[in-house]
Amino acid sequence: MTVEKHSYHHGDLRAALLAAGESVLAETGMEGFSLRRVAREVGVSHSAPAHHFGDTQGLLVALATQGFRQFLAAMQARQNACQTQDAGDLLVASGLGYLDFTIASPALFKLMFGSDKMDVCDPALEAAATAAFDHLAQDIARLRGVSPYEDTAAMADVMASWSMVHGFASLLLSGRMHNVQEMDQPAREAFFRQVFARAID
Amino acid sequence: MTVEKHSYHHGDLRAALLAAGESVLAETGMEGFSLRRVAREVGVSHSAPAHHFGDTQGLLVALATQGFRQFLAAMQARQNACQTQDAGDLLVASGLGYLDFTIASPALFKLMFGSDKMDVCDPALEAAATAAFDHLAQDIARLRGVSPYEDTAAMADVMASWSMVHGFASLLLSGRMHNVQEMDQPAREAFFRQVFARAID
DNA sequence: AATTTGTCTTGACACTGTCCAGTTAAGGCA
DNA sequence: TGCCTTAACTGGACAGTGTCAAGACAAATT
Repeated sequence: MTVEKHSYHHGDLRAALLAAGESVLAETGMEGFSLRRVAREVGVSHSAPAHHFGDTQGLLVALATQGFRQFLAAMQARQNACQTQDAGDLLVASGLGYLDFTIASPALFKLMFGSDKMDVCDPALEAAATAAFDHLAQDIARLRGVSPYEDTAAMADVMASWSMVHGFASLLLSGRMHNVQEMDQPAREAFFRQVFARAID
Repeated sequence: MTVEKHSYHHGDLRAALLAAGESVLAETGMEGFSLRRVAREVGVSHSAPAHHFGDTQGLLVALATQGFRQFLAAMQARQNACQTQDAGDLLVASGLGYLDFTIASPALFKLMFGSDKMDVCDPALEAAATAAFDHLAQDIARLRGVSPYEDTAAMADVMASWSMVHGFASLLLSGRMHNVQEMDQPAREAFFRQVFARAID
């Protein structure tokens, strides 16, 4: 895993730190995350990351930004796997993609939405998050035939479906939805469809 | 604020630590929270808390437990302020109480639902969380005329309304619902009603 | 070939959580 | 009353953390 040959200059340290950061986050959660640890993982001095990300928050913001892109990709992947072009089905597919990402990368999800140490105003982060939001807004636009940005009722639909998936996913992660946690993947998916349907009709 | 007279034995250190912990959490969020700081706030040695709470997680779990009780109280308070006895109105009142608590104690809310460093299996925490959940289940039981524990459709209603409020509240805190954040309290409340209504009908 | 620039290292500081051995006071028991 | 067991709290130590400053190194530029 770790490379043995060390030239003084790493070559692509920034990318390596991002990758290591993501894997540390995935393996140990925010609990075991530290700048020094990520540096160690890459085989580099403890304050090398500072040059690329400033401080811990800088690295976390970069990870969250990456996360939002994966997040969007997960929703698109589910839609691409969709047979029909029915607007309702496509929206549900987005919801399932939302859930996929949450379950696959719980720590990243918490970082993106739950963390205190997150500069919400970072432009790159903002852009990635907005792109994900816009995807959902488009789903609603297709369903309602109006842009949510021009129709308040459609915007309420966006907020409703977003809140619904997000709440479902968050509660699942928080460990407070015991009955759903016990389900296997297909059962959970069916139950989610049943719940999510309430958000839009 | 801080008491100057120190007898060796504090008297009610446990309660004092809980109070200080809550205020630190409210003022600085999870960011500025530390066992030593809470101890300092109370004017006590840095390792005094250990005797009452074991470790940091112990104090946090106790705070979250307290939080769930306040959380339930917030929902009940909104219901008590309710004029009608209409089941639908009472459910909405619970939702508004949910939001009240979230906005009043954002850090505590994040701790209760979002934190990694939380022993989800702690019996007292479990009990307090379940009590809050049961409150919502009762709202649905009143609305549907069936106990959600005996009717899967009603249980789906519970999950739907819970997910909806929770998602709405979480997204609001995460700073990613710009348009809603800009609203003043009555406008936000009206918009929430509009969104929340979709969860149940 | 010399110098500038960006990359990385090393060492330091203040802070954290947790452990451990000690000190102090309170409450039961004679 | 006096003793003594036990709970409450202290103080110091240790490893680990984030951040800062000064320096070492190599690549790019001139």
